This record gives sequence, structure tokens and C-alpha cells, in this order.
Amino acid sequence: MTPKTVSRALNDAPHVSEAVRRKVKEAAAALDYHPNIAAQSLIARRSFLIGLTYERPSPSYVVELQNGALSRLENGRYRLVVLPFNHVASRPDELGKLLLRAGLDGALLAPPACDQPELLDILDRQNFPYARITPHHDLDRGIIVAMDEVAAGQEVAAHLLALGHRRIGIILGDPSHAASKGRMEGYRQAFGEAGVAIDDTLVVTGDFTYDVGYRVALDLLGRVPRPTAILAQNDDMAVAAIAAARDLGLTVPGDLSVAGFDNSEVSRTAWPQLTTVNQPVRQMAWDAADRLIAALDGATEPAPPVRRDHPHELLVRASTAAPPD
Amino acid sequence: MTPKTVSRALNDAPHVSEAVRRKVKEAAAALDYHPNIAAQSLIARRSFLIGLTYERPSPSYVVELQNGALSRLENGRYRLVVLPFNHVASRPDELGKLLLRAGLDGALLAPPACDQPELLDILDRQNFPYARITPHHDLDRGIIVAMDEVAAGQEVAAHLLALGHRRIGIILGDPSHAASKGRMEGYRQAFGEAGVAIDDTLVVTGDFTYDVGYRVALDLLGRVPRPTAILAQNDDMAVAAIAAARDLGLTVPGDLSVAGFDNSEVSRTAWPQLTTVNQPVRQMAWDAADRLIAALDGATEPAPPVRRDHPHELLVRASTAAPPD
DNA sequence: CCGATAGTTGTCAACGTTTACCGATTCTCG
DNA sequence: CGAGAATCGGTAAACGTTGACAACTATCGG
Repeated sequence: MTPKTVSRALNDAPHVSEAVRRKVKEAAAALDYHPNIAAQSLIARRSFLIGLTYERPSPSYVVELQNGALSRLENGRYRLVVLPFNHVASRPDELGKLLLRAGLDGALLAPPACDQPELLDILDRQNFPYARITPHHDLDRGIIVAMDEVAAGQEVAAHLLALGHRRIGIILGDPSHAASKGRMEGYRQAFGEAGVAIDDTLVVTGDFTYDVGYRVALDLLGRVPRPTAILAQNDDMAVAAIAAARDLGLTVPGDLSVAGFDNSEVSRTAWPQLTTVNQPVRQMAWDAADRLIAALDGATEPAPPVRRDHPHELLVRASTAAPPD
Repeated sequence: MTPKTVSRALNDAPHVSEAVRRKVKEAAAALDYHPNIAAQSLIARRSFLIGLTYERPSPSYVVELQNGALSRLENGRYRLVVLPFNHVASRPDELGKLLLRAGLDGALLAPPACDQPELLDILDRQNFPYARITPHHDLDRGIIVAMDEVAAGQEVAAHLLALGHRRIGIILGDPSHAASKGRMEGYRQAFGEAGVAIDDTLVVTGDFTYDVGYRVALDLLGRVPRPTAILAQNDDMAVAAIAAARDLGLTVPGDLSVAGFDNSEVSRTAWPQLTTVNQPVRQMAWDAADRLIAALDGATEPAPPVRRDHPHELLVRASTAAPPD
């Protein structure tokens, strides 16, 4: 029995009698034999590894991302390698090298890596396949899964405006994440439609983390007159704003309304529960993995990079109400 | 110039003149050439992949685990493959097959996989290297990193007892996690030392999640007379207990003290901030990765499986106080 | 100027699997 | 019953890199 025969039997290839195939499979099971993946990779010129890269994210976002991708990968041959990387914006070339050197078949790029043209250039130069999750620039490059961030931002801002708020503080996320700009653009639209001017002095910049969110929220709440509502660009910063309000003796939503973004776990465990926008991270990650794999498997044609939008949803919960008289 | 020479130059091996080495490196950089990892793996008989497996965990725990492991791996040749797996207890053999088939050099086993003897048997049979993070059984198998969970449980329970609480509700974690038993053992010790009997009717079982924690906390708080304190076996369930108390119109810590476990992010963003025990997850994951790699690299001697304990710390914050009169 | 020596470069085989191809056997059907 | 087809098993080569070892080339002392 040559190795060739074993290979054919295990791979359900033709030219092997059923009797032999069964015997081989039994023996393989008994010996816990598994074909050497390195040898398979060598000949197939693929590693069956997919990378996932992200940057200093809230834990629930990362886990959703991973679980979404993994739910597509499981029961397949592909494995998921995690490659977090900080400060992509300052050195996209290093991340590029890291990805190329890691021997991956392709990668899933979460923000802000998905919006680094330099990084995309490096990857394109080597024909390295990638899927971008919620990118905002260069929407003609690579596989793209997205949501309509502008519309989502518009909806949550319109919600506050409809409740009667006029003096609204805005906490932006990390400026290197393009999502930050998209959501802000949505706020702008909503204010425009309501005929309300955005007070630029009430727009402050955070970085999506609780700690910085708490600091800038304290700052906002110290203004005179005080804002009656805060729009935070993610839930962590929104929860921080609630904590800051509480520490100043304010009640939410009585004295202050707060709205977040993401529908992360903390938005539900917070008190009061956060009004937020559901970002379908899990589904987007699944879709990104699905389309990346399709591109890898049908190596012939690189599948048209059609952008696909996933639906978002405004979730009105207990942290927003009409402004105090 | 033969491939051999290129190999020697890039690997800083001897027998290459500096001039050639420099030229090769320049050319490699210019062409973005990277040696094929599959071929290297084939000859080295290693994949340079390390697996990380865990089960339905709180996001912050997973992220800490990953980041700890990754902080050891970065700048090295090893890559981290994530393999979450649910219900290990019900089918340890499947997880074993998954790990063996994934072509890994070794794996980090978080709870509850680290405590499945059947799984360890399967891995041992194939001489598959693994490091166990906070295991509670078979403490003579494999590389082990741990913390003194019993002592930690004892400290947090002693804290509540010292404040004067006598009617204390206990919310256990998922029974398939051995940590659940270890912490409970610590509670028992503290009660014993204080000469207080544990009221078994006030011991309820959760599964480490917020939702189930909320449900069982509501149940506990409905008892007559009501407990004056709740010991939850992790922070998610503790935060759920606070939410349940609030929904019943009780104040924390005025009417009810609540203590958690883990020092997860939510324990700091909750209000009031949680009294909890810091579990050095990140450091333990780093250590586990470090020792696993040491074992893989020094393939000759499998490094004595010395258990190593990492220090925990009781963090007294705002969610605990003396019981109401 | 020659031989020894150190330093450098090249050749061959091997890692474990699969693809391409070939020969042998069995089967089918006129 | 024999020709052709279908099926089965086997051999050689290839994937890209590295270890072992052979060969070549300067350099230096005598």
C-alpha cells in the first residue's frame, strides 16, 4: 500500500476500491492518523489560515468579530489566526509585513486597518486577498462588508432631536477610525433636517475607551449651560458618560439623556439600559469570512468586490427621554 | 546563487560572506520575499501554530487571555489560532480531535477544557503538548499556571463576614468549571473560621452569564428574610445581582452588598464599582504561552510540569458595606 | 611558490503529500 | 471468447526549504 493509495482513500478520490477505502479509514481512525497539513499546504500553495486583525477594541466587539468569523470557518479546513495590532495608522507597512509574513491565505481587516490605503497598497502588490469590515474609504478595493453608518448616526441623532433636545454634546471616537466620521456625518444630517445648528464647542474627541470617555464627558457636563443630552459614538463611552453624570449628581435620563452606538453587551448591563444602535458585527464578520473563502476557493475569478450592506437598528431603551423643563 | 545560499543569508547562518548576505537581504526586501512557511514547517516538523481554546466566556476574559498569550508570541515565529468550543464536558473527544487535526504545535487550555481528564488522555496519547490555565484536577499533568482560587474565595467571603453580614446569598458559576468548586471551598473556609454556618438554601447555581445571574439573583432577593449580601462567582453575575436589586428598589450597598470575582472591565464600569478579586488572567496566559514555547523549543526535555501560582488580590470597592441595621 | 587552513559556495537528499501518468487487472459486451 | 473500457494500484516528480556534506577559493606561513 503506497502513501498515494492512502491519500486517495482518505480524500474520497476515485481509483480506490471501497474495501480498501474502508480499511484505510479504519486504520487511520485507530492510529489517530491525520495527514500532515504542512505537506498539504506546500503542494496546494495554501496554508488554510485566515488572519483577523483589529486594534484596541472593546472586548465585546472583538469577541463578536471572532465568533462571527469562526462560525463560518468551523467544520471547514480553514483556521483563524488573530493578529491584533496597535497604532496601524502610524505604521501601516509593519502590519502589512506582519500579514504577509504570517503565511496566511487571506485576512479579515477590521477598523481602522481596513481604511489604511498604504496597507491595502502593500497587500495588493502581493495579490494578498482580504475582506474589509465596515471600511469608509476606497470603496472599490477588495471584498467589503459594511453597514450604513451615516444612516445609523442620523437615526440616533434624530431620536434625540425628536425628544426635544437642542443642546446636545457629542463624543467622537478615535479619529483614526473612519467610522467616527461616518457617524458624525449622520448626526450632521439629522441636525440639518431638524433645522438645528451643531454647537462645535460641544463636540469633543474620545478614543472609544471608557476612561477617556469619562474624562471628556466630565468636561462636557461642566459647560454652562449644561447639555441636556450626549451622543456617544460607542457604548463604552456612553456608559462612561452615565457614570460621569452620576458622579456629578445628575440622573439619567431625568437630567441627561445618553445614547451610544454598537449594542454591545455593556449597553444591556448598564443602568439605565442604553439607547443605542445595533451594529451587526457578528453577521458582518460571518459574511466577510464567507466571501473571503469563496474568493480563495474559486481561485480563478476573484469574485466581484461587491459591497454588501447589513441592516442596523435603532434600539430605544431607558437612557433617553425628553429634556428637563 | 542557490536557494541554499539565500536560506543561509536570511537565517543569519554562518558560511555566508557579509557582502552576499547584505545583497540577499536587500533583494528579499525589495521583492517582498518571505520564505514559505509550509516548507519550513514540513522540514522542521513544526507548524509554529499554538491553539487557544476556551468556552462561552465573558468577552473581557477571552480578550485578556488572548492578549496575554499574544504578548508572549509577538516578535516570535509562533502564531495564535483560536478554537472556541462549547460543551466540552459533553464531548471532550471531539475537542481532542479538533486540536490534533488542526496541525498545532501545542495548545493553551482554559477552563473548563483544562479539567477534562478524557481530553488530556487523548492529547497525552499523541504526545501533544499543552498548558493548562487554572486547572483544578489532575494537578500533575502538563504545564500548569494557576492562582490560589480557594484563598481568593476565602478572602472575599471573609471580607463580607468581617463587615458583619451573616445572611449571605451565594451565586455559583457553571458547575462544569472547576473554578466554581474552588471558590466555593474558599467561602466555606471563611464561614468556618468565622463560626458561621452556610445556609444551603441561599446557595444557587448560575453559569457565569449575566442573564442567568439576573434570574437567580431575583430568586435570592425574594427570600424572606432577604440576604444582606451576595457573593457571586464572577463579575458578570455580580453586576446582574446589582441590577436585580435595583429593579426591586433596593440600594447597593445600603440594602445589599455584592461582591464579584475576576476584576473584569465591567467591575469598574458598573455602578457602584464592584468589590471583587483580581484574577491575573493576562499574566497567567503570558506565562502559559511562555512555558509552552519553552517546552516546544527545548524539545529534548519536556520541562518539569511545575505548577506556578500567580498572585490574586482582593479589591474592596463601593459595592460592599456593613449590613443594614 | 606550495600546501595547509579557513572561509565560502554549491550539490544532494529529505520532509509528507498530491498530481500526472502508466501498467495491470477486472469487467462488459458484441 | 476477445477487444475495449473501466477500475485499481503503483511509480516518479514536484511543492520550497534546510541539513549534511562536498567542493571550491582566497589567505597565510614556511
